[in-house]
Amino acid sequence: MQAEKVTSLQVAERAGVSQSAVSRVFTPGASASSKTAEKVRKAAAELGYRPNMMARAMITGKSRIIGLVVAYLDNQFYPLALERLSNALQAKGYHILVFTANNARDHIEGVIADLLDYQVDGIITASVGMTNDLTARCEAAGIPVVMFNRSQDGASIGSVTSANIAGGRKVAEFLLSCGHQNIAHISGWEGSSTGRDRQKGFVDGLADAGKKPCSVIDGMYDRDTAAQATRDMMAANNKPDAIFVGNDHMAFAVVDTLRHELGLRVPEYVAVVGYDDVPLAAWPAYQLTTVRQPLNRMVDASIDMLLAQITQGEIAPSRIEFDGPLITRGTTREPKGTS
Amino acid sequence: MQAEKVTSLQVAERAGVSQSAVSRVFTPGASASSKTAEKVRKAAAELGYRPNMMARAMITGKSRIIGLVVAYLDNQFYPLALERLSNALQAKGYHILVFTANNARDHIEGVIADLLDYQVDGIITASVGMTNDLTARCEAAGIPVVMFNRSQDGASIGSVTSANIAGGRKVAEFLLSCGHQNIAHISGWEGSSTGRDRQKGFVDGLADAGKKPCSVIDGMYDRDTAAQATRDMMAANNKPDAIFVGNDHMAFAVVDTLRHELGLRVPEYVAVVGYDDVPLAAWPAYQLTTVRQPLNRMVDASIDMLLAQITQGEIAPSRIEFDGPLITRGTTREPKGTS
DNA sequence: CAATCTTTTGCAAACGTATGCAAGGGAGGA
DNA sequence: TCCTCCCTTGCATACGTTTGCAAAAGATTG
Repeated sequence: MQAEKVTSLQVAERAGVSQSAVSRVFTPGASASSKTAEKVRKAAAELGYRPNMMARAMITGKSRIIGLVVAYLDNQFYPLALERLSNALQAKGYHILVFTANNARDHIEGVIADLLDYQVDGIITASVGMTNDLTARCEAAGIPVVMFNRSQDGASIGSVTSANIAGGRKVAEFLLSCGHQNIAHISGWEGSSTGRDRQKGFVDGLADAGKKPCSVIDGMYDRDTAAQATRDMMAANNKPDAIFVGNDHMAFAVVDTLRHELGLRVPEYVAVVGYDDVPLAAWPAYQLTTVRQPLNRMVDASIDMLLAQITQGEIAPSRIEFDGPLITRGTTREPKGTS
Repeated sequence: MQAEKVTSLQVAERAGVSQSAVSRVFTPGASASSKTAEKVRKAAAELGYRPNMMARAMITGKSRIIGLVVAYLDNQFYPLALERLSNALQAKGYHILVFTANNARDHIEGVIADLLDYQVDGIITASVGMTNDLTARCEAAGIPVVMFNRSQDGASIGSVTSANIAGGRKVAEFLLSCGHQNIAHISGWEGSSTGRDRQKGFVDGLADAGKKPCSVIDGMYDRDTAAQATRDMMAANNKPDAIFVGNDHMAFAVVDTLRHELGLRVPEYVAVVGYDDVPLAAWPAYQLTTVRQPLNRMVDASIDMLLAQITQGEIAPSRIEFDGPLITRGTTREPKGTS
């Protein structure tokens, strides 16, 4: 608790130069002779000086902080995204300030307000919807926003997702090729673009074959809700022989419920397909067939887009989609042709 | 990109008061008459003013930012801790700045340096070891540190853990009571206090019954390492009939390997016990017997300790341990007496 | 060596807020 | 009515940096 702050002024005195000189030595683009640079670095090292980011942020207007708004971290996809985002940003000299938003609409409102206070250079939202009102506020404040794994219909806001419609369609085609007749869907939250798109692609895919899902229930991205949906579906008259689930997190609950609660064999009695391909999907206990979201590429694209807007003031936020392959594993049967 | 910053000065002009008045209205403890407060709030609302945290941080020296250093997020325990920490801190007006540290020693060094630049009010380290040198640097900078789920031997540094030694002992006693004869241990990383303590309690517990673990391998908190350890153990001459694994994350890999790769029944042929009780442990696919770490209480205690140090300058960082119960589930047999 | 150009350096003014100090104002008591 | 006390308010300064500007110092050329 003793040696409180050491300022650039103290370093300057010790090095026998002006405070500006010290500043310039620690500012990448500034001009300073190697002679003074050395003197300054020496003095700084002796005093243990490090530039104060807050003061720097205030004057430059750039905090090198990215606000990350995230709702739930129990879906393994998001912690991994967070980790990757943080690593990549850290490598570029940025850091992540976390804002947890428990998904109530007005709560998000408050979170964004908080966010603006911190002078963040940019915002990444993960697993959370933005109202057009909010994006407008951020735009007014001049803060770039990128939505990760969500997109927004009419908004002029950057977003990075996988090709969810195409993905949903892939699942439909695959399940049909396996010979399934009654295919149900436990969707991602229908309030989310991701949930809607996957559902749309899936329904379209079935429609192309002249079929319709035998049942569609909103699983709300929640284990319990998905489990209950599973029970309801299997208690109905026309039970599905395959279920496409809106993400892996729910799919695990579906598989668990089928196998351990209802005593039904997967995939023999019911096939299950998820979405995301989180690591857990590949673990032997599940071996979940699922559509892979290319996490690394999504993360890189998000960062590139955000940083482009920040550094080059580029005001052309685009909507990027990455195609993801269907990974077939043990929760589905072999396609008909293959034997 | 238009309406850039709106400052307290502009609000002051519009409200017809001084800039100080505006500041005082937005500063909780300051004195302002309800009359001016109202005028100011009105003007602020019209202009969309919000106090600039950076400027505030610079003058007060308090950023209301807590640095969180975290290594890996693939063990479900840490994302959950992060979520809880963020929620609780957010409720108290603090926020979390994330620093990912890929556990190389010198890398941590750099991370802490980064951390100090940001004038964080406090630091929480999760799943990462601190050298005494580092804690000294933080102390010199006057920044309180709390280690979450780790402790440090000789250091005068706050830490919050579960009672790992007692927990390890509980596991030993329980497995003995089930009648196991050859008990092995795949430990948490032996470079971590948590790993060492659990191992120590476990070995002590066995020793009290005059026994020794039939094998001990460091699992490094890593799935692959733990899986390989499992293979090695089951290929050895005296195979274990029970394995205590240093955390749940590895225990899942152990169970997977036993069941799906080696085709051995759990718990009939080998029993498995984990540590943490992450949500996944309770899922039907695993039903893992494990020692619960009381996450919520650990989080609350960490925050209380850190905030006490921050606000009251309390320089008595303590070492808090919470007892955690053994949760018996399906990866272990019934104790002998119970039938 | 003088003249020109380039680089380095110090000065001082910001950035947006909090806060000590002294002055102003209203309420209450005698 | 006057004095005292306390609550408000404005002024001015400080926080630790960056950066435009102009002067100084090197570097380059003929």
